[in-house]
Amino acid sequence: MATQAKRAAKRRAALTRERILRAAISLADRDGIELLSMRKLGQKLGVEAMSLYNHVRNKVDMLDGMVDIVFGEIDLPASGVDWRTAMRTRAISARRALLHHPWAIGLMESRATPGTATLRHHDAVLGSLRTAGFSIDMAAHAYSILDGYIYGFTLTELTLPFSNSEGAAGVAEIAENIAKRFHAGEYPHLAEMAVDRATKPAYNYGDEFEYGLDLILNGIERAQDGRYGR
Amino acid sequence: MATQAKRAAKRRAALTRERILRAAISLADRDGIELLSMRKLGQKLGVEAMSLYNHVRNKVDMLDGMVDIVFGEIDLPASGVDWRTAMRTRAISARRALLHHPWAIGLMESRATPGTATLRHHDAVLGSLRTAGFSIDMAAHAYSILDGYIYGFTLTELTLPFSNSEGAAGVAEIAENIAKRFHAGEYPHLAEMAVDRATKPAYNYGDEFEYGLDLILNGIERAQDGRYGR
DNA sequence: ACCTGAACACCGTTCAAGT
DNA sequence: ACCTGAACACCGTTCAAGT
Repeated sequence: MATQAKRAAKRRAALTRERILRAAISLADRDGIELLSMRKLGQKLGVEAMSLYNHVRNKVDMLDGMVDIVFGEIDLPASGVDWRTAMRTRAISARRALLHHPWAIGLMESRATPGTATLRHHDAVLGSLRTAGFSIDMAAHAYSILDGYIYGFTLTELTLPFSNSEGAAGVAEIAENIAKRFHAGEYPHLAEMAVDRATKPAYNYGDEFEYGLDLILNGIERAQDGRYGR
Repeated sequence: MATQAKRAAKRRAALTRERILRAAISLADRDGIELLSMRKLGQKLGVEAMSLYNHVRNKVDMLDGMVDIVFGEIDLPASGVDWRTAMRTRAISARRALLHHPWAIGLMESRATPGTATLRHHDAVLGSLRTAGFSIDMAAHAYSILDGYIYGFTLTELTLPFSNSEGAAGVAEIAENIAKRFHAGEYPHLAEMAVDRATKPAYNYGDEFEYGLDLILNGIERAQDGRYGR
């Protein structure tokens, strides 16, 4: 037992699936998912790449695990609160998690083998809607619309030129470059939008998110109240 | 000129940027974007991988070009038609293009250097809304919501277990597998949803798309009419 | 049980050399 | 002007060998 402890101390820290996933996430957060390699990850953990395969089936399995951790970071819809508040809070929490882990956006809904946090999350969302009296069909509708919006909006937010949080100077610069490319009004409406954004330095894309979110929640509420249609 | 023609005939067909992009798209459609390599693409075109670099700056530039072609396949909003019809038609056309080119979804909004078809498309959408009397802010809201929904919904549609168009048997099988994983009601609402989907063999996710789309269009229309809020 | 070195079958891209 | 062969610096993963 003494020699065993000594040997354990010699290694920096025991390699575990959990430790590997955490390190992989922080590497992906910093450098992007396309720069995450098993070799670089091993290096960061002070170990050969091949050691990782003792704790992780392969890279896909590792990505599954990473995504499940991100799902775990999204607040579950609180029970005992009306569905609209629950959905609104969850949506904002999901967007925050995705902004922290941009590499995850395209991966969240594309896992062949979802983890336990993922399943728990989906179950809780459906549960919140069903408990509030939504039919199965209506719960499916609402979930589709909300998640579609959350993932799509955040993806766009992270990548669209005049939406990044690069500060006013950055936005203005980008808008100027875009404007230059529009030789003599070839894209007049894009140019107009770019100029408008450039002149509003404090433009906050988060407000845009909540505007759309509330619009969608209003629509769902109206449909749920049987006032669907116009 | 005779020898030149002979030499040209010897090669299968002149390598052009256009031909490269078309071949790359069909390869990505068939095998997925992660299996698209410059070497395989060269092979398909009967040429060494390195020849591609005479017509394409690098792989990122090639992806830019591929995405621009997909944008070109989306119907522009017709002019002379009310904005709601124009947006609805465009959304359905965009979804169809994305279903044909699933690899494109995560790439459409993330190009640092958008191509001409991309710019033309964005300009036409904004133009349709502005012409209909939308303020710049409201046009930005509407575009954010719609595109967020289109990309997010289609991403989910392509990857969620109980949404694929694998036929009834496939859906039932998947639902059964999911149900098995829920040891004794650990995820009751997910199980309920899976069973419900399995018993509706003709479940069509496209209907779900249009339901959400109309809900969003209703919301935008109401906001535009100054009847926003509840 | 866990870690490793060598190996295999791949990548994207550069560059000098060919025609 | 366009294509190529060889090379460089990488990948994920397997496997036998070590402890």
